[in-house]
Amino acid sequence: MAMGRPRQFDVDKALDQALQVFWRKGYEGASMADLTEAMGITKPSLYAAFGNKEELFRKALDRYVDGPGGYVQAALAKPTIRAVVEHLLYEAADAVTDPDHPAGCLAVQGALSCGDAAESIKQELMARRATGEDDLRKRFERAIPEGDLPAGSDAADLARYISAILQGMAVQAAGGTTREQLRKIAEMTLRTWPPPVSAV
Amino acid sequence: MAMGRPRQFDVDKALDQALQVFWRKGYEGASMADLTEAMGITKPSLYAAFGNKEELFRKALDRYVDGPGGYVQAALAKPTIRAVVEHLLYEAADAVTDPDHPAGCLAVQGALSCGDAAESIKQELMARRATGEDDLRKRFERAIPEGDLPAGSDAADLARYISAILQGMAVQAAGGTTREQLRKIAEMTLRTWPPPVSAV
DNA sequence: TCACTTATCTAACGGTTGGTAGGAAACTCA
DNA sequence: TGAGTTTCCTACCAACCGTTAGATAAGTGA
Repeated sequence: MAMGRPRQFDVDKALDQALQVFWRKGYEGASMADLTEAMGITKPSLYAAFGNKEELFRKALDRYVDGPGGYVQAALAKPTIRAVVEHLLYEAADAVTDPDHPAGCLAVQGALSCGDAAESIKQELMARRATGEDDLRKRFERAIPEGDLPAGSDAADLARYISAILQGMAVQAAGGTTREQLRKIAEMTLRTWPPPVSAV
Repeated sequence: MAMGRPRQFDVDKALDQALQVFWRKGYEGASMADLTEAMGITKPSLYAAFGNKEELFRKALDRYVDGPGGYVQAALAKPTIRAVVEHLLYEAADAVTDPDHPAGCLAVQGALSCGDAAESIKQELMARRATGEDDLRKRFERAIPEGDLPAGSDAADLARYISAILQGMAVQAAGGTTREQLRKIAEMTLRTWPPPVSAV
């Protein structure tokens, strides 16, 4: 097997560099010149290995979800709802302020609003955020009959509430808010979790 | 006075159109062609009237803060902290889902992350968000000796908490969350407001 | 060694970006 | 009417955008 000239760079390492650039500059703001420079390869090599800019972003996004964004899936596997929400909030506070990565969350700041050319990437990120929220909703839904959330809780509302706080923390981090400050937001959220079921 | 050929377009109306485009596509994603088309003027007219793209954005941003974003300052003037927070949350839910405007908040999605050319715009938006948060902090600070917030409350923490939720709602709106759904987030936040002072 | 395959590079592609020169048009004032 | 002032539009600029053609280099299998 393995015919032809062997690749002279590590695809995964290059992808990690691309991820860093997309994370910091967003899909639109990251130029091919930025990307190739960070990845240490030339443009034809990039196109041969990754397709085009859009495919490269999607691959970097997959890597993000499995790597720095992996805490979301990990949190969902916790045994109790309190543990799920606790991990979600605290791990998010850490993840969006990790000094080894750009501040914030790729799924939020990758293409929150953009020109026509990036529209499909924006849609992809919207879909990913929606999926994460839906996973959380399902986890909450399962907890209600188990008695792990108050009877009468609306799983979808609670999932949106937590998602909004996580996304707000990401925006805060992009604005320079520190890890300690974000942890206090997590703490305040947990101090009143779950919000009491509406009397209506 | 008023010498020379009179301007054939309404500067404020043109600025409103520019605002719409920036709001929907972000600073980077909005091209001069997008802008001139929406504003109904040619490029030289735009440059003569507004300077350049960056100045145009700043003027559109001012108009945003005084117009669709005016609810923030209005909320701060409410007599009690509960009224301040109530108005902030509910007016935000309405503002970021106003059918007459793009979904979301210009101060969040105008340039959350971007390329080098837009860096100063990103900084400007960060500063604006920080200022809004600081205004809220001051309002909270004033309320503590008045007994309108529990003794021992940390005004800065509370301001960050509310700001994060508002920004999270903006991201949610950009993702298609409806007004009714956002109002439930506001409701849940208020049901547990203010979060009890930490026992630490 | 020679054919085949794949990766590498330089150099360029057409299109779009933000921004302008230069002249015609439309107004005020004398 | 004519000088002065400002806006208008057409056409253009250099620089950059994402993308690729085409030649060369480096490996495998026979």
